[in-house]
Amino acid sequence: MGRHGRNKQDRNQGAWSKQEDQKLTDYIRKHGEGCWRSLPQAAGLLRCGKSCRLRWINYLRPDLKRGNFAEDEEDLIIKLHALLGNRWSLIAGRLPGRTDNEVKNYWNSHLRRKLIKMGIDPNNHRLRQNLLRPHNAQNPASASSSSGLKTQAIQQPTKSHVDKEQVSDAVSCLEDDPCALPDLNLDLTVSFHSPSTPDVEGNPKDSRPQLDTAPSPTLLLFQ
DNA sequence: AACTGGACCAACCGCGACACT
DNA sequence: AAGTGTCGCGGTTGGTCCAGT
Repeated sequence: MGRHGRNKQDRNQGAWSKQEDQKLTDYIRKHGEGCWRSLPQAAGLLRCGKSCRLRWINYLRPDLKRGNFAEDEEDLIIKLHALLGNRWSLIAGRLPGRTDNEVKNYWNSHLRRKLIKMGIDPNNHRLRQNLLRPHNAQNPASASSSSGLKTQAIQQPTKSHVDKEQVSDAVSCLEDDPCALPDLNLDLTVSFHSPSTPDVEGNPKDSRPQLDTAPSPTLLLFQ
């Protein structure tokens, strides 16, 4: 199992008990987050640090919102996903009180299906051509009108080709616009670096393998 | 009432990147 | 510069719940 291998004999696994939650919460309240490696022993937990971190971030953190996603949150996730791809932590970062895991699960269980139902490919947020009726095939932007949603064409970024500065700037534009929510009449036009442009932050996550083959397709977003 | 399949969600796993030595 | 430890992220899995039959 490699570096993260666990010894199942002396490690709890599976669902967390209330006592474990309490121990973890108490410890973090006292000592703060961080040092996940040594936390379990210090807190008296038979878990690996990774598991503790996950439990805290996804479930125990006091600022978590929990509960159903609001419609504007849904819309924002869809837009951000179109912008960022499966970069759940970045998307969750724009949704106060939501975790990447929560957003990811919600996407996979609700939003993906929703888009598919609407005839939109959830991977690239484009209308699936085979679902277009002949009369609107030339004007894809009108194809989703049956859902009551309008579509908007923007430049589709390639996955992993969005550095945090750009994301921040782009999304900040959304937030700066007082009209952006709840109507979410958002203009997500973003400029992207050319491949030769160095990353502003040198952020490692942004140097992941890139899907540069996408020829800046038209992207469909809801309004 | 019992069974079944799908949906949902918490948790786990593997990998990549950074920090430190 | 190379090796090692730690952390964070995204993908996947498995258990539970619930609606439909």
